[in-house]
Amino acid sequence: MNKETNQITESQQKIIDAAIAIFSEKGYAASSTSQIAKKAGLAEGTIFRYFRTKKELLLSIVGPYTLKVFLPKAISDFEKVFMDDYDSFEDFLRAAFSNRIALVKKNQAVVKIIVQELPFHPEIREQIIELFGKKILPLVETKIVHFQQSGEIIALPVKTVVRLIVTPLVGYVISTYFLFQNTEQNNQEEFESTIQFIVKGLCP
Amino acid sequence: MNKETNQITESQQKIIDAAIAIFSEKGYAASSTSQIAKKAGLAEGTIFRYFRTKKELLLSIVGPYTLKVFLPKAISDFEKVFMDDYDSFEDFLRAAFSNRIALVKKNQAVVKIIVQELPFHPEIREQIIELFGKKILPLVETKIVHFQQSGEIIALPVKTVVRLIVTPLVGYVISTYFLFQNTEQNNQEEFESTIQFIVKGLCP
Amino acid sequence: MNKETNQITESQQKIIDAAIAIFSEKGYAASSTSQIAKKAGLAEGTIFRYFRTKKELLLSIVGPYTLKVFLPKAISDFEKVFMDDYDSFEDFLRAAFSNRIALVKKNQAVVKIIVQELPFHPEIREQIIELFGKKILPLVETKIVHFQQSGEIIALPVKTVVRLIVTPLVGYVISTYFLFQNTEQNNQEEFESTIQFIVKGLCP
Amino acid sequence: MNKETNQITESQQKIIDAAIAIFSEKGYAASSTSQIAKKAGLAEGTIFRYFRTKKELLLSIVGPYTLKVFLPKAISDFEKVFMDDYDSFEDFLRAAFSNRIALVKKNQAVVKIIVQELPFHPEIREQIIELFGKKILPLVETKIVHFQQSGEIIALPVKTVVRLIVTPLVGYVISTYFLFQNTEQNNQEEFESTIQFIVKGLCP
DNA sequence: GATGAATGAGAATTCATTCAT
DNA sequence: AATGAATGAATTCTCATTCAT
Repeated sequence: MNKETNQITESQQKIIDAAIAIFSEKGYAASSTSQIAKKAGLAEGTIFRYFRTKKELLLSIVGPYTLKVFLPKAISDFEKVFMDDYDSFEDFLRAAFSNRIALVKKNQAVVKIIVQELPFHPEIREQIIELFGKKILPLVETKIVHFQQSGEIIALPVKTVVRLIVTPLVGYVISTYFLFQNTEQNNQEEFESTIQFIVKGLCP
Repeated sequence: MNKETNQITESQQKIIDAAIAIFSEKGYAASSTSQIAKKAGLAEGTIFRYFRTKKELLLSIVGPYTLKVFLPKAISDFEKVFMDDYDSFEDFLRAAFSNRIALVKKNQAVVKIIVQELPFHPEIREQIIELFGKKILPLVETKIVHFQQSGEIIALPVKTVVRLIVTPLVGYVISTYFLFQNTEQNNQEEFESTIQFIVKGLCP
Repeated sequence: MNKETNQITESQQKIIDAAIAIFSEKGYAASSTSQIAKKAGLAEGTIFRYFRTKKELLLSIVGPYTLKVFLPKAISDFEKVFMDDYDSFEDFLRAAFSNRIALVKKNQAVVKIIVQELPFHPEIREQIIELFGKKILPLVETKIVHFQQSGEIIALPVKTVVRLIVTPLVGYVISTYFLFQNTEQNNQEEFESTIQFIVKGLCP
Repeated sequence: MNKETNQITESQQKIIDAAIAIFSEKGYAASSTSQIAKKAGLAEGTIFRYFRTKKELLLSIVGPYTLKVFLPKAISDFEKVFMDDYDSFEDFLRAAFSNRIALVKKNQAVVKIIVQELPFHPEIREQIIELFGKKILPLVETKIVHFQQSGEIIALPVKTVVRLIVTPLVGYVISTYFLFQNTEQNNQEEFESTIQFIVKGLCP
């Protein structure tokens, strides 16, 4: 950190970028700090000036940095979506997820690291629970209850509804951005089909 | 392998069981062969009598062994489902997935290893593509086309339909068996909701 | 440790010998495990099969091993001295210290390590306090009180007497065995002078 | 050094003070220059503006600096003692050591460093031999010979007498200032006992 | 004068793998 | 078949030292 600006040094950024690339390619445990240093174009010792341990480097990627510095705009965008009054559940879905997906696309590598390391690092789990469980989930649940009361969607337990909404979209993202390389138009069609599928699946 | 019988030795089985437990807990790269030997109650060197390298041990779990020794019954069960003529798409879905889920449940650890190591080992990817892409997917696709022609489900691209069917079910399995510990009854209800959701989402 | 015999392996002994030589020459902190391995004629990794950390290697030299395996005979010899009834304080002193000194001489290197590392390792301090404070000192004090009551030595606080006895002898050992290389005869004369000095210094 | 005045800069003094504190606490080899810089409230690099290497910093503490800047008054005090004509050996001893001990007490940390590093650094040994062997020892020996000729103390080899005088006093200092925390009165009594012990031990 | 980022050699430690028994 | 001692390359991390600012 630069003392004056409390911002990230150029070197620090290089290290983080290199670490993201390598962690996401090989997995945290199979990545070595020497590979990261090489990719960052710095000496290995330099990494440890900024991150006391390899683990701290991992947590700086999936932890405070990502979730508080890189995500807040994302979150505020998301909150805006929830403030607006949408005419229909379908419109809401489209609005809520189209920018979410762009976000994931832009940060594929970080998302991949988070998903991959989640099972092995309680610290990451806590970060994610903190973020999703306490910040995003309540917003989503409120909205769902609203649509259930207006009779637009079926009266299942909220958690179930959330799951039924989220999983097809996650499946869409994985198949589109991680597994196959499709044309943009193709993706658009797939996205539409997925939205339609959810809406029909949840209508009363 | 025992040369005479071409079967698995007791020691070999101990090693594989220990490896499954440890790989699934810590991930392949973060597991050490000495931990495995310890858990198996064998000497460090013994592992290497049966598996030339640590990687070969991994591949024996997610590769031939699992997919040819442990899965064949599973596959034949599955094939039976596809032979039968079900009255409705809904009945088919229920039949096809209820035993699939039992399978996953019984082999949580192996499934976890496969999912976790998939991105890092081309060999595993090939195994899975071989199995799913060439054995299971064609079966599923045939059946889907059948239901599309009978007008029971919507006329989207087959791959899309497969995705829309599979992802909610995968989401169900993950949330039920990996994330939360629910009562059996609860699980049953969730499973039903998921089936209903898919059927409604795909009806024309 | 050899499981059967609970004894020290040949390799383990080589490591300990090499470590004693190098620790005593350069001091613990300035010694590297690679130097020790080299001197022991073993691979560096081998050290860590027997001693989980460098510190554990140090403690195995100055700790249980030395003080329970190597010293007990020494201690029992010492205790014998205290059981015997000596005619005079002077005879007692001579008997008590002549074999003590032989012991130090034989284990110069280990003694050097203990003295040098004492200030930096609480664990070593505890070992020494345990040994001297609880086993040897009480014996010595009893004997001193005995000679004070018989009027043979002056009635100072026991701790003070112990100090006045021990320090000239320690000084003798240091100057004789660590600082200067003298002839054996010379040493014998110096030892005699030291004993006489203590006896006269403590007579009433 | 300040070129003009050939005196020690404020920063330099801070570094030396910090180094004394840390070297004496952890030992030279186990101390890091960054800890010293931190304790001195200076940047890591600043140390190396004044001392080309870590070793040079050590030698500046136990070498010229201490022995020429901090000790000269001490030495001249000491020399004064030797100029004076004391009535008895006992008075001489008391006079010679009472201020010596005050000196050690005031510079516990430096003394501790010297004693601890003596075995590992020939340079320090040379400094000490230079100082004691060539400056102090001759003075002491002359005085001892004087008291031997006057028949006040026993006719042992001078080196032996020096050892018999010095070791109880060193033992007194160690036990009093390094091992145990006693009351000032207690210390005074112990000092007296030690002097008496030496005088009696050396009387013909 | 002072800084502190950067370095790279070297430290302790781990671990898959080999091999004599 | 099984062992487990031994290996040495690789890994994470430390630290004295340099140098541009």
